[in-house]
Amino acid sequence: MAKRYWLFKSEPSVYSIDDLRDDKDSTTHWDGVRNYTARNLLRDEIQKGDGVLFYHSSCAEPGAVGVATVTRAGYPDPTQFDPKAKYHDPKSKPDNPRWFVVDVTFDKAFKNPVTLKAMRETPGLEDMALLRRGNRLSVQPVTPAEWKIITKQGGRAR
DNA sequence: GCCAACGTTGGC
DNA sequence: GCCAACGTTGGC
Repeated sequence: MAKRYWLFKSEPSVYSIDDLRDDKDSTTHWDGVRNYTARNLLRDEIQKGDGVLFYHSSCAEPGAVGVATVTRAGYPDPTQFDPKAKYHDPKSKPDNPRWFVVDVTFDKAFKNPVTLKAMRETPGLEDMALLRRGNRLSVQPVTPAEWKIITKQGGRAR
C-alpha cells in the first residue's frame, strides 16, 4: 500500500511534540482515542510507514508543529482494560477490543510551525479536513498535496 | 469563559 | 429507531 498521511491532534499541555521527541526511543502509543471514526482509522487504515503531522490543539497557537512516522499499525489500546487508567472502558473486552492505538516515532519538529491561521490562508489547503467547519476529529487524513505544502512551510528540524 | 458543533446516551 | 439531554472538543 502506498504511503499515506495523517494529522494527529494533541494538547501540548498534555503531550507535545517535545514530549514525543524526549520519550523513550522518541516513540509513543497514541492512546486515549475514544471516537469511533478515529478508531476506524487507527484500526483499519493507518499503516506502518505512514506520515503523521503532529498538531497542537487547545493552546495559544494551534497548528502543525512537526512530523512523526507510524512505526506500528493498529493494535488494541491497553489503557481501555486498565481500571485505574483515565481511558478505562469497562464495556470493552480483551477478546473484542473496542479501542485501538498505533505507535508513532518522532521525525522532526518544524523550524516554523504552520499555524491554523496560516493554513486557512494558504492556497491549496482550502479543502483540508481540519479546516472544515466543526471538525473535531483527533485523527484525520491529509492528502499528499497538503502534506507537501505544510512540510515545506514547516521547514527542517529546528 | 463562551459557545457552536457534534457524538453519545438512554428513555420511550 | 427517534430524539432530547448531556458531555466533549477546540477555536476564540
